[in-house]
Amino acid sequence: MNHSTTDIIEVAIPLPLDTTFHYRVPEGLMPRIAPGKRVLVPFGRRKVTGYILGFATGEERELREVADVLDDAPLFTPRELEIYRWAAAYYLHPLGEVIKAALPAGINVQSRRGTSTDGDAMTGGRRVLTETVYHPATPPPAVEVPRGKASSILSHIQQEGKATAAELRGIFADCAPQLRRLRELGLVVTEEREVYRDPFREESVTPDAPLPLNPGQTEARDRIVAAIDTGRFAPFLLHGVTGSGKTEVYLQTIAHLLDAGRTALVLVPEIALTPQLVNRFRRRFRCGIAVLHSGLSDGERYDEWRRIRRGEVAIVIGARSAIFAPLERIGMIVVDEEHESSYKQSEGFRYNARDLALVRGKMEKASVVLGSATPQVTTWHAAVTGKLTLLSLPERVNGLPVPHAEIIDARGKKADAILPLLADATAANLANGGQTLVFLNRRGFATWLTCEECGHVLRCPNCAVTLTYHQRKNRHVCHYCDYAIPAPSVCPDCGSTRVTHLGLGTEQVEELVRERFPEARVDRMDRDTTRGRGGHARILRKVAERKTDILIGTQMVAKGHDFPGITLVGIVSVESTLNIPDYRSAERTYQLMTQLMGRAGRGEDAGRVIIQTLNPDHYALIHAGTASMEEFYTTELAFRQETGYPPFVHLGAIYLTGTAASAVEQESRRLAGQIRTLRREAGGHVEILGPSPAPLLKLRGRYRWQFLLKAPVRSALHRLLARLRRTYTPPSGIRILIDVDPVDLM
DNA sequence: AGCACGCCGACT
DNA sequence: GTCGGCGTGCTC
Repeated sequence: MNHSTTDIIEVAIPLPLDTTFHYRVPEGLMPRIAPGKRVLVPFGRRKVTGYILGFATGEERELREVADVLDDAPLFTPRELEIYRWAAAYYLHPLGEVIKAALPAGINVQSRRGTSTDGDAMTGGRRVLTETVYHPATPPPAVEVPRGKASSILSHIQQEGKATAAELRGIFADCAPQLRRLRELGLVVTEEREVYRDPFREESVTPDAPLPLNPGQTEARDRIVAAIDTGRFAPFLLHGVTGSGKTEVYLQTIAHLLDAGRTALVLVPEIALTPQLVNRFRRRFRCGIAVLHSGLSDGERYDEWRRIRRGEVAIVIGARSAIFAPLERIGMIVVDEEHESSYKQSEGFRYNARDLALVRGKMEKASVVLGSATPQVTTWHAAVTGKLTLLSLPERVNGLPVPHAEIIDARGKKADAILPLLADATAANLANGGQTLVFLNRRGFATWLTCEECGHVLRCPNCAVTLTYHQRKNRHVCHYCDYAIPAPSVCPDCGSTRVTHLGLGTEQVEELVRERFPEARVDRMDRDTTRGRGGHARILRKVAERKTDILIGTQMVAKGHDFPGITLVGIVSVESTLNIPDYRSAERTYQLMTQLMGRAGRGEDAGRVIIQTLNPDHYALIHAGTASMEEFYTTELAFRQETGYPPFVHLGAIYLTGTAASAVEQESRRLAGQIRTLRREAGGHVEILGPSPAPLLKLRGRYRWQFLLKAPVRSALHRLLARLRRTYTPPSGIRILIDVDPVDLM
């Protein structure tokens, strides 16, 4: 027995402060103190919520006292604190804010200055919902039973043994007065029971059984199962083309680990994808399943979180923040579609759930399965160098081959949105009763200027992105920095007068398609047409019911949804993805093309894919088009090695932001000096790529100056960034953001 | 992040 | 003479 704990606790506070704080615990609160609970503590003139990290000793200074303990039970375990600490140190973010981000939203209380805090603050956070359950009194008191409705209600309760207020309301409609009467007479007794808001409770599902596996799936399942049985950390890349049955591998692996008394955490990139997947899990498993994503209300999310905390679920499915789910005995973490950029949080606490999955998996001695048809280039590299075990699912479960794409050279062609080959294919497909998917990556009417003679594309001199034509102003505008020039009539590069607008938006293409195929039923799916609840579902349902012949869409048609009747995919333009000045633009293009090709021919034939492009020789298109996956990764890795980009170097980003352009620019010079000094101290192994791609970007009304740092080893770069965080304080009005692990460099 | 302290311009 | 601008400094 150890009674040597002190009355001093260490507390993390969710404010942008890099230190933790110490408080004295008054004797009366001492029994309630435990690491993982929240406390209300005086902080300057106000009171704030803090998180108890543990006990501390030997503090010289006079300490202030804890005002209250806000929880009856700890919110996080020592093991969870370990991952919070790791994330705080790695992402250079205050521990208190990391903990706040890891816990369900809205449980924190803060008071203004002064001492009074209302009752809500004391109980801490979201309301726990309860329902009233009525039981018959045993033995029944010797009173006269009321007649009429009250009598029928009483006999119902006696018959059932118990009934909730909601059930009784369902049968007897308004029955509150009768129930009150019965209770007053002592004929029924009541009990308050906690209920969870369950977003899926109402839907019933029909159970299913494990599907037969093909040899690839069997091997993948067996190797993951074997790894789980060793009880050690084991990371995998599960590489499988669209339709190769990755989900079935997850399901059967999870079935195994549930039998062994362990649990599973499944991360998915998009909220829109969760219902489908959750239903598949609910059909298969009878254990508790919790769902965590940003589409839930704070109350629902809090309830799901409490079910996990109490050990009532064995499977958690959720978006990136679910990596912090309070699940214990984790046997496997799945990161589905691991290449998706939505795993990266790019505001506030900038973490990457895909990377944290590997860290948490290591801490929990779990298997981590990164699943993707088009993994990140860095992930692929990790797999081929043996840091991850590569598991491949080469075949589609329906046995159909992945189609090859026909690439059409659009250079020098009439500035026609849809070239004859694609138009003819569409007409033929329409005549055969097939559905056609027309993809282009630009909404609205926006276009850009290109020269038909030399292929020159009008770009922003600062940002290198293509300028967008705004018809009303007759100017070309940069969407990043607001640079604008009047529309030129000759090519600024070669002087040719054959300049033309290319890169039509979805709206224009829709118009063109309707003109060209007046008999076809045409629909459009982009951010404009899917706005609001159910927008997605409405369009997808029409496609599934074959009420749409031609679907025109952006990015979002490439992700996740099954379009079983699509037999032709026409890619009208890939240029906007290819032209993004980011070292990952080839990777992104390859991923997008591959996903789109996976959309074709899931029905009765293998389908046809046509890509029309100004870059017919680009390796990302050629390798995607011929499904030579390994060749793409090999080519891309060679290119990365040559140009010095990840995985061969590590990157970090530092952003200065402010509302005044001149102040940001001026401060960037001081910061550049500071970085150079730190770089010398660090031994010069960190290269400053300088502001890239643009010196000064304007984003949502704020100016941003961006430095990109490059280093051959991560530790040198991380050391520099950590020192910068400690030593550099920006002047007022300017904020500094450090991204240890930048994914989006734009 | 708040919230205070602190030192300079237009008002009862 | 004060009210209030936001610069800078601190919070166990």
